[in-house]
Amino acid sequence: MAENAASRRRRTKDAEVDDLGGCAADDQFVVRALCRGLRVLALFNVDHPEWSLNELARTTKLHKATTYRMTRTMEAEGFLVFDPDTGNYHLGPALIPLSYLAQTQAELERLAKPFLEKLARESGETANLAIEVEGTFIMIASVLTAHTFKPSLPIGRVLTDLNNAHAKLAVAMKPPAERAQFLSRQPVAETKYSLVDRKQIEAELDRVAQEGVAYDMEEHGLGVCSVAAPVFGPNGTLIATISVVGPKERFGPDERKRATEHVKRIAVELSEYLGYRPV
Amino acid sequence: MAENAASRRRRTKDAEVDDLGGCAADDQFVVRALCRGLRVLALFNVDHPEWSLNELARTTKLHKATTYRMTRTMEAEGFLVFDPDTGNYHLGPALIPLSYLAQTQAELERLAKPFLEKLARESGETANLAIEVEGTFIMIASVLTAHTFKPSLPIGRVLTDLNNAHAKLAVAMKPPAERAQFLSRQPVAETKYSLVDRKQIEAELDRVAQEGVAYDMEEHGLGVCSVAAPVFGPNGTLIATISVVGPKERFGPDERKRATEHVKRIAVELSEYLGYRPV
DNA sequence: ACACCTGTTGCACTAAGCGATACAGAAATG
DNA sequence: CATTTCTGTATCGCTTAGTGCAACAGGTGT
Repeated sequence: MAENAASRRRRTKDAEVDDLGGCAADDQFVVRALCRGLRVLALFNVDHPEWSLNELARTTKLHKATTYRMTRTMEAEGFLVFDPDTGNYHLGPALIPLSYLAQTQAELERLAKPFLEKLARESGETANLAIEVEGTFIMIASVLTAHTFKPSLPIGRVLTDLNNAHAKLAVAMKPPAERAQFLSRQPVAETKYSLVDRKQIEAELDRVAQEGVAYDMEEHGLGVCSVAAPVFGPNGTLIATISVVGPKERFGPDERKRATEHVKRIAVELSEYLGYRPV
Repeated sequence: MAENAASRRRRTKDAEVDDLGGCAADDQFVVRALCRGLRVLALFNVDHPEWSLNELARTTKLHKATTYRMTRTMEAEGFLVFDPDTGNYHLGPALIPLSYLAQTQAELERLAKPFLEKLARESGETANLAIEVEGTFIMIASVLTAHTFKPSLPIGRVLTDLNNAHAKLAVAMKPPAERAQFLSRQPVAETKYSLVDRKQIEAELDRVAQEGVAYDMEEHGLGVCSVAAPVFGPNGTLIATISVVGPKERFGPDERKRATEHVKRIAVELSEYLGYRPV
């Protein structure tokens, strides 16, 4: 099944809008009309959920008549809905099923995979991705490397305490009320390095929130260290955390600094790939 | 702003796929290429999250070469991603921002509004829509009618107990564990008709779950009755509940039966509009 | 009354998208 | 191991289908 398709270009991110009618993104194998229509559609987001015809035409630099046909087509297909009261277009029902799929764990994992691979490759350590679901943190993807010392955290592993970089990071970024809720749980001392003092933990979370990076220095398991950075969604909410895990032997000050830079950079790249636009 | 656009067709649901290449859904103002592309895109959903080129071509009855160009275009625009390992296409990152928007309260409200209006018109009573958020039920849309007796439940009103049709319905459809969690809350007797006996409540919920309709016979407020029916999303999960509210004078056996039929029918229509496909 | 917004059409030109056909590599067939 | 049959990819004329222009219609504001 892989066939010669395996030789397919795995696009990085070149894609920069070329103003004039041309849509020849990278191949000549693009159908212009579809391309233009999709560009119109892609303008809709939480920050700008409704558009008038002229707005669309103006910002896409397409002819008004052309844009009109696009919107009518998308309307006919249920991708857009025209609101006669306001004269604006909104997303239509056809996008609901797609949105349910897009927000699936599996889809996030798929989209994130290449970035995890890159992270693992560049850092030389295991890369992980975790999401929060109802107050717990679940490892949903992991990419190992050549010198993986041990399988660290298995996929599907549920993290309920704060002895790991993923949970620390996510909890640190929450509003005070929710953070307090987490802190009300009894801390578990998994290793002798685990933080148990409430004050100490709070200080650590403050540091994490400020720096935007969380560390796990053998707090979850002896000899195991990690760094985690946040992945944001289109509306700026935290949708996942990614980390690099390694043995303490390869987590000295210098290596730790390098790992931190790697994780942070990839987290930003992934966030942007997923539609996050920093303010 | 409303202008002549106000005279725009408010489509009902005619849209039936016309097999042959033609995409002339209802106007001549459709761009065929875009239309076809969207139809390809719309095939992706939770039940069938990945498609191969030939699958797409086959089920859309488009030429393989055409489909190829479509997928390549959508890939270039980030709407699809080709996985070289499996040889299948998946949804791409461009859909993430859209999906975040599509799952907004505001968008649901927009899409549901016409249905609520229809429900209010046909039943002659006030129509409401509520969603659940973290264990409570919030009224997010309401359409009044000529003989609205009083403003019933205001928009934004939070319902925490089971003395209303929305909460009853939603709780009744939950798995036993979650239902039990709700039942552990102390019941509040808002009126003399409120159910307070645990056994009685359970029996009522069982009935609701079986019939797929919940009633509120003056349990929340004296003289106020209502019927609620469930709205399902693409993956079959409950995403909202809609209801009809009226004074007890207009809620005799016959009227109640008619109202029930109205609510149920509109609930089904809205569910299907939102992508729910009944098994 | 005007100018200036909207969204909506009709029409003629031509490039853009189409389908047939062919090809390469992988996998399943025997 | 040859055969068949999948898969995705590429080429190339034909003609249709999509485009841009320019005009139109109804609303708003001044």
